[in-house]
Amino acid sequence: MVHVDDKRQAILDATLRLISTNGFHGTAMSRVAQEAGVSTGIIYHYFDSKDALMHELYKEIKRKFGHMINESFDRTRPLKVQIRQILGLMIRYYIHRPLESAFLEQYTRSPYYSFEIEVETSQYYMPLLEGFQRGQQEMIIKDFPGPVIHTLTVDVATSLAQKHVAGFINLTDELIEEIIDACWEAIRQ
Amino acid sequence: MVHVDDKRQAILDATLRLISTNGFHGTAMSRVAQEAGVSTGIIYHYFDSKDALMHELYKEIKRKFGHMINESFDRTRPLKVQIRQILGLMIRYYIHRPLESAFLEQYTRSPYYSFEIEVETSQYYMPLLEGFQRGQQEMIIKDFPGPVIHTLTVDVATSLAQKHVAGFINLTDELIEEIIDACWEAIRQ
Amino acid sequence: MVHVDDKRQAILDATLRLISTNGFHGTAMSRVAQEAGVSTGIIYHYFDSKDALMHELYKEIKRKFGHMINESFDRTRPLKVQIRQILGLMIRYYIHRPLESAFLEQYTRSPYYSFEIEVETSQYYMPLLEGFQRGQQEMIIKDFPGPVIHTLTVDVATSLAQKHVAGFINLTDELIEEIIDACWEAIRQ
Amino acid sequence: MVHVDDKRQAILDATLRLISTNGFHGTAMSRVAQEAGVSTGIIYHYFDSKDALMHELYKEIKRKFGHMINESFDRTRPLKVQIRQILGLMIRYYIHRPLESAFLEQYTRSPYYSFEIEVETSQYYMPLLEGFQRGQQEMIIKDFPGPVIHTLTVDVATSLAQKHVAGFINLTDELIEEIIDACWEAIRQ
DNA sequence: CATGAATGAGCGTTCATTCAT
DNA sequence: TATGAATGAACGCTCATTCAT
Repeated sequence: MVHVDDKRQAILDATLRLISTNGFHGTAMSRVAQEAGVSTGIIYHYFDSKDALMHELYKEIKRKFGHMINESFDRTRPLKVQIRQILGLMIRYYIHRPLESAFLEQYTRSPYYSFEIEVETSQYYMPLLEGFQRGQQEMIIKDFPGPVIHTLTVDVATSLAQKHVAGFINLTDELIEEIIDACWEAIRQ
Repeated sequence: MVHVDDKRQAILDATLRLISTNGFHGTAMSRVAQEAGVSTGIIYHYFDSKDALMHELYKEIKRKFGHMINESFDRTRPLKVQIRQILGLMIRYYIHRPLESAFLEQYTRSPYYSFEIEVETSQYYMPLLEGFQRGQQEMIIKDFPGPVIHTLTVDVATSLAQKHVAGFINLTDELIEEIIDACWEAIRQ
Repeated sequence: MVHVDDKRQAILDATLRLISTNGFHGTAMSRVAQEAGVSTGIIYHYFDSKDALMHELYKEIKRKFGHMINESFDRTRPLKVQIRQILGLMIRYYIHRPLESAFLEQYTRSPYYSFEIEVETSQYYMPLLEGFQRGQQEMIIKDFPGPVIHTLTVDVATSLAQKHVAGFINLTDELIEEIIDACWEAIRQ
Repeated sequence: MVHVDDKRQAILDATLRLISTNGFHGTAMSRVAQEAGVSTGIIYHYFDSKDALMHELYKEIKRKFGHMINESFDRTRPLKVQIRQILGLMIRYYIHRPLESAFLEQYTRSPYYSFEIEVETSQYYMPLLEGFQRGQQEMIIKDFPGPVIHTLTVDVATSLAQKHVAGFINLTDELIEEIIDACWEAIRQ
């Protein structure tokens, strides 16, 4: 069983590595197999199709991200501090995970992405969403629809992480702090 | 000559329509030809390859966007007003051009996108970049690297336009004004 | 031993069910295993290959058919009556066994089928063949080569059974009797 | 245009040759292309899919057969003579076209075959069907449903042609005449 | 300039068969 | 005996690109 999960994980890892560099179209299943050190056929034992593999990978990344957020919450601090903390965690999380970041950027802008998949994965980072909602109830942050808040925070974080990785910018700790400030200013009331 | 440009433009238009719906991978050159009402072969008279066609389309969209920005600048107004104006123009521009918006989202997140292409196209919206730079010199907006400013403004605009088009949000005039405020708060000093 | 034969039989039964519906190509070994409630691997304990499985199934069906014929012979009746009896038995046998009938139709028309396999299986319905031969010796039926007689009787029976099963015709008892007459007229001297 | 049809025909011819020897499953599209002296891709320019290619081939064969029947009818002769003529024409036609015969045997017994395709192709040999119908109206041949008549004549003819080609029997002119007699006895009233 | 038939490498996927357990 | 994960060759099919016309 351990071995089984190992192989499944190896496929997901290989996919992540290849997609982030070559994109969906540029990543053949045979290359995934090669990179994962398995045969082509076995991928279809763990995943129904290439599409399903992509969906699973997306969910996996979202799940891990949500888990990190969930673990890092310091619920004893004031909400404002919490939200600023989250912003920082997000940006740093994705900066340190350039592959995940590149994948998300592509996936969420591709025809793969759908409302259904988003609803399904949103459970993974409920605490984050709830944090924003409580912020809105307490009139600390603006009364924007969820997707707008998402764009001004999560999307900004992944985008910047990508640009950092691609060498467009160099996100120093200092700069990150300033970006957190900027995001906070954008959404705070 | 006019006829030639017509055909070239028809190909670009057809590509835009198809890509925004089906993505790069989902858009065959033969489909582009069909949609444009031309033969497959002639596409290769106007464009070197599928990749080149994509690059040209990207440049075309950027050029038009830059032209619009350039035209809309009211240089007699204070810089702060100008910048807020630009933010509004951008968001509205992309909301009214869902196809272009969808294309940009995909293109700039794909392996097609490169530093070189960005440098090449940046000339088209120099006034926009110069506006930001002057804002930074006059210490009106934050001293962020260009790509960070870009993320907090242009990328936010295209992303929101996409979500609006996809039905995730409904960008009313009122909400757009509030988003302009938010972006301004993010970058202002 | 009983258990072993059970499993072997379960595999043959599952194969028959699947082939008659989906054809050779449409029937994967893994589906056979699933349908039979066994593992994929064990099939290769009982049968050398997919081809061998098909051959065995063919032989099995022929053997059972031959056994039925053998049992049903009323050797006290005149030969003419016997032969007409056989014709009726055959047609009714296959009508009531649409799966076997469908399999035979496909198998005997496919590249699987060979002279060798026919020689090997002909032993199973020797009484039938001998009945025809005696009929020829007694100049009751025509002096056709075996395969011609076979076509005019057995093949006609399986074909009609198939068409009945597929809904092309409705073989009532009355119609069956008339078809027996027809076949008899074809081969009788 | 001539060249186009040449290529289409070359593909159909190659398919016929390969299918009759190797069966549907044993005939890869790449082999068809090779045998026809064309590239793999071009097959899909003329036919939608492998299935479509098979259907077209079936229709082609039926059309030619129907054409031959149509040409050979001597409508001045008595119906009985006509029908016996037809039986002979059929058997001889298929004996001299072992490839077509082998293909038909496989096709009509495979999952490809459907009621719809039969209805569609039956137009090609209407004179044959009408001949049988008139025979029934004039009470010359038995009042069997169409498919039964078909089994006792057309199917018998293709089956025997196949057995002749496969070497199971040797259909001499004399034997063919006797088989025509047999078929006639089967269906005559 | 323009066509669209033609190419063939490469894709996603399947499946008969094997073998470590 | 029995399992089912694993293999990898082979399949049907697509499509960017070329080129004779």
